[in-house]
Amino acid sequence: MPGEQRNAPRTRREVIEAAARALITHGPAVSLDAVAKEAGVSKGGLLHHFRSKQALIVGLIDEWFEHYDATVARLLEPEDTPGRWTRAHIRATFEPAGLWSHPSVVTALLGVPELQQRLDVAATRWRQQTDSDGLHPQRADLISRALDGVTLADLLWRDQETSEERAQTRDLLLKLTEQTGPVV
Amino acid sequence: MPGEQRNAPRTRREVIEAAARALITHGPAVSLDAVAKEAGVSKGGLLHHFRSKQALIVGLIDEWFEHYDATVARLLEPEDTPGRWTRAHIRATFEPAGLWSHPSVVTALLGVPELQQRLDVAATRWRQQTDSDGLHPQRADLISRALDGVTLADLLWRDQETSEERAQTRDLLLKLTEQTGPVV
DNA sequence: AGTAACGTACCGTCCAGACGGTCGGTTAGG
DNA sequence: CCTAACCGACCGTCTGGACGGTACGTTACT
Repeated sequence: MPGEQRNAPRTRREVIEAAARALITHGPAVSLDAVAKEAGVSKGGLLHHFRSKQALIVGLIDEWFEHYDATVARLLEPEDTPGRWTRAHIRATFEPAGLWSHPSVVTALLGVPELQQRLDVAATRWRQQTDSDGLHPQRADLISRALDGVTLADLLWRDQETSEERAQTRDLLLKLTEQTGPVV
Repeated sequence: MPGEQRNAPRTRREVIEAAARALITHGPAVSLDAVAKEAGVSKGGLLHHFRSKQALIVGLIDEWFEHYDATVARLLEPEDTPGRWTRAHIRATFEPAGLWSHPSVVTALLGVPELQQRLDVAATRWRQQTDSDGLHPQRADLISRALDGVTLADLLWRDQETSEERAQTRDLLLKLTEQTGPVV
């Protein structure tokens, strides 16, 4: 069975996903033991791929950013109209949340210093995408903040909101990208 | 010296503030020892006021909500005009951040299960305040999300934003409360 | 008023257990 | 046969919190 054979990148990915699952079930302070068990690998094997617990969490962070950027790219409209980057970010934010956007996972990520640097890099990239997007800066800023708020609400008030309310918020934000002047 | 004498509520408050300071300096996983030292109390004394580490964090959470609500009340306009509750929340969100809104502190709070319940209660209260505030629901929702986003940005991108940009965002949100129809 | 009795605030020590990480060994692949 | 993937036992450290004790404040009774 070829899938069972040794395969470093595959094992790496499986460990990362197992870490996310273990974080959700065991809380933000999971032991490496629990993660290893969840991944079907020994603790030594886990530490072969990630030299420390921090390294493992950083792996999770990188995976998360990769996934988000891929989602934005996938949702980008082909025609080059004003606000297309912003709209892609809006759609990406409202995509069904994966394993990553769970409170326990986020808590674990927050505990690691490297997060700040990755966030800065990502923020700069995202800002570049939306800055030359043809929207009024004030408008772009309002939408960005609202998107951050949606993300936070997903974390803090899960399932407090119906899918209709969600869709309404998304449509409002999308509509806001169809005008280019100042909001007020 | 009367201030030095035994005084349970005073000690309790001092321990809570010390916990916040210790969280900031020692990170989200401070030991009770460190908190006790910071508060100028023995570990045994600390555990007399808070029966467990969780109980201490819950104390922090309650203090935080109390403080926020007091701030909103302080910033409430006397005249009963449409959008006054929303404006108070906007001003409260943009108040200079205290000890509480530090990443390490928030990370610690996120780790405790009781947070969810307190958040639900607070969210309901805040929703009641803004629901009968005379603004169009869509408008109120947009502003709420943007405020959440500002809070998140404070945590993740501290000092990435100039005070002018901050003020502009605040003024935009305040202006949005001065119309009562739908946004688009 | 004096004091005994009692409850509460606070102290300092101790320990069981958990956890991160190391290391020598073993197996598979090229 | 050599390197990389992987195992599993082991160790040193740290921490939460239990516990037995002390000192202070307050009430009750004389």
